[in-house]
Amino acid sequence: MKRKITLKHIARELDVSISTVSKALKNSEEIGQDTKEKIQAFAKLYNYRPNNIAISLKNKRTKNIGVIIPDIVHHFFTTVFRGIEQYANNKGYNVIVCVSDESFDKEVINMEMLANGSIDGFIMALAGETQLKNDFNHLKEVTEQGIPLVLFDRVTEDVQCDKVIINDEEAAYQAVKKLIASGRRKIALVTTEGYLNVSAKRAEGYFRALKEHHLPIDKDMILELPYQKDNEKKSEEFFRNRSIDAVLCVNEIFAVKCMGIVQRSGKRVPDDIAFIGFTDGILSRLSTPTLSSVDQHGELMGETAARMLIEKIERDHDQEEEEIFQTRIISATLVERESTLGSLK
Amino acid sequence: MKRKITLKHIARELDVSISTVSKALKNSEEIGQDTKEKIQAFAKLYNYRPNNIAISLKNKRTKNIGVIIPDIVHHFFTTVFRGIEQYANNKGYNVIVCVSDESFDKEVINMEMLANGSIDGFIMALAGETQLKNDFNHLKEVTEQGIPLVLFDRVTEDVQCDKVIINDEEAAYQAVKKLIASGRRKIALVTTEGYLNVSAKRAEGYFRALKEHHLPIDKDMILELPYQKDNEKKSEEFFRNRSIDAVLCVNEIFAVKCMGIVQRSGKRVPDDIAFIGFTDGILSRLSTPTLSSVDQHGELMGETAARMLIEKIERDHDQEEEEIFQTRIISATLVERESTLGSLK
DNA sequence: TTGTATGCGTTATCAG
DNA sequence: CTGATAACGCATACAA
Repeated sequence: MKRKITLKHIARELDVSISTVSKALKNSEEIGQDTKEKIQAFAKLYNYRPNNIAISLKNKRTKNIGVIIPDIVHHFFTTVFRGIEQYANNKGYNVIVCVSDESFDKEVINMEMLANGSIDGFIMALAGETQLKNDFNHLKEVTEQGIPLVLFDRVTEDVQCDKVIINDEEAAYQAVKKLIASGRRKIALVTTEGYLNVSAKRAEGYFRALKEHHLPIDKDMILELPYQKDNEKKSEEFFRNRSIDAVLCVNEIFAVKCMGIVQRSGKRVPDDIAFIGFTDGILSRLSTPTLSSVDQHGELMGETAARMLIEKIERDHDQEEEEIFQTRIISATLVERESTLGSLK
Repeated sequence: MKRKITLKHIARELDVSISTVSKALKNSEEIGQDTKEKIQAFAKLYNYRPNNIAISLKNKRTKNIGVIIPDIVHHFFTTVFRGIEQYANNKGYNVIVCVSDESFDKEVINMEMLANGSIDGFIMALAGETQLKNDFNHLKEVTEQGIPLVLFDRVTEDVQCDKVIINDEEAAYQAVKKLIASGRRKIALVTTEGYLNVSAKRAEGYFRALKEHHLPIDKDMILELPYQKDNEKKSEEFFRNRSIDAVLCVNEIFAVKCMGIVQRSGKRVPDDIAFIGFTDGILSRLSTPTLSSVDQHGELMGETAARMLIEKIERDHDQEEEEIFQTRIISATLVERESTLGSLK
């Protein structure tokens, strides 16, 4: 077992000082040609690599960024993560991921753990519980310490930092308009229980489109589903007892589940009912029929967040100018597939 | 902006030495009660937290583990990652993820980056390219340096280390037996192009079941699909020109795609053709019909890998006993759903 | 009971 | 051209 070699080993072996070795390996002009060559050759032979931890301690920069997301199995977050990871890696940063599991406590613990020197900045989407509690002190503490923070998707106005979101309201509005244009009039909304934040904005877009076309807004046409658990019965009951010709769902899972229920009850998609979901993932592409879906461009979102964060990290050290926080809005786009094909009647 | 406070700050402020502060905060018996209280109160007031980096440098342990996977958007890897993250976090470890993107070069670069002190051990699944190249020097270097390594799912016999895999051959065998027991005789296999390793083992199980029941093994009944790209035409052609009454697919994406193709061509699942896939993910649960699928227990796999790794990390430092490497085999289980309901004829 | 010195691996400054 | 020294933040063996 050949342990990692350090500057000290090289110095001792070659009978020079540590600082000479350090400089020689950086190809410093100060060092004589022959000494440099000798040292570089030795270093290469023993495959010397500087120790990241020591460099971090010295530079007070870790080249790590911390990502805290509510759930890694969720396709949207996975996609965002991919965007982050790719961009960050290109820039020489590594990514430490923590999953909050929608729990406030875990989010706090994870943040504190990472904030003590492990990372140069955070990218995160708030846990559901955090949004409910409306307690953002852990975020504020971090920013007050001067650690850059970028929020994406699940954001809050209570914290001053960079943000990346999509135009949820507008995207939902456009989706519903599309449904109306194809002759649908009885349009239901399937959303999350106690729908917050993102879901709420999508609901607003839904309402706006209905209003604009003088269609009635009926709370009875809104189905609220628990976030992670199954609730087939509630959904079945909903569709059984209502006359519905189109549905907007706040995610693709709800959409695909509801399409299944509706089809099993003998109705046809899109002939009898059209469906549009959010999150254009693998489910949308592979369901039968394929699902029209709002693409949230997760990868772009992640890349954008990473770019904003790294800019801030690398600027931070230069000058202490007035902090400017930006909110980037990414335009969602509707991907039309079979579930909205053709007009009604 | 209140910067992070250090032992030195506290020492200066309270006019004591750094080591006194250090000991006081560890509640050492050496320090006088009153000094301890004074120091602890001050530390709490200013929310002192030890710097992770400094501790890492001192202890030569980072409490980070590195995970390198080919793809984070793939459901199976995501699930494994979740198992790793949960277990590691419980044990006080953070997880740094790098995505190799199936590329040999990226895998090497990522490993080298992390191996220079950033992590205490690796968990990884080999990139497709790495398996093709059969070049594992980067893995060997790491293990030679004494960095613990656990491989999962995509493993190789060329590297001496801990491994976690599932009984792919047996699972495929059982799946095909089940198909045969329900009266199916013309059973196709859909696998990855140049099917390696995992896919190869599943193919072996498929062959074994056929042989055991004296069914013909026909290369023409095997469809090879590119890993990530679409190839609808090839699949359509395959199913159009063959008489098939059951299909085993090496992943759920292939299965769902093929079910779609078959259904669009007018055949019925499972009445005319039964389907079984691997990777029991969201697609299997939400496709129409729902897909019978081999559950690889990704989360358990991740947890197991993390447990093995952390055990090794924490033992490593004790004694220099003879290294023992284990291979844990996780039993896959077939989850039966609509796509295999009932017998043929 | 408290403080000093040393080291973890590296870099930067300054002296020789 | 080369080397000694200090510093990053912390822990600890050893003095006082």
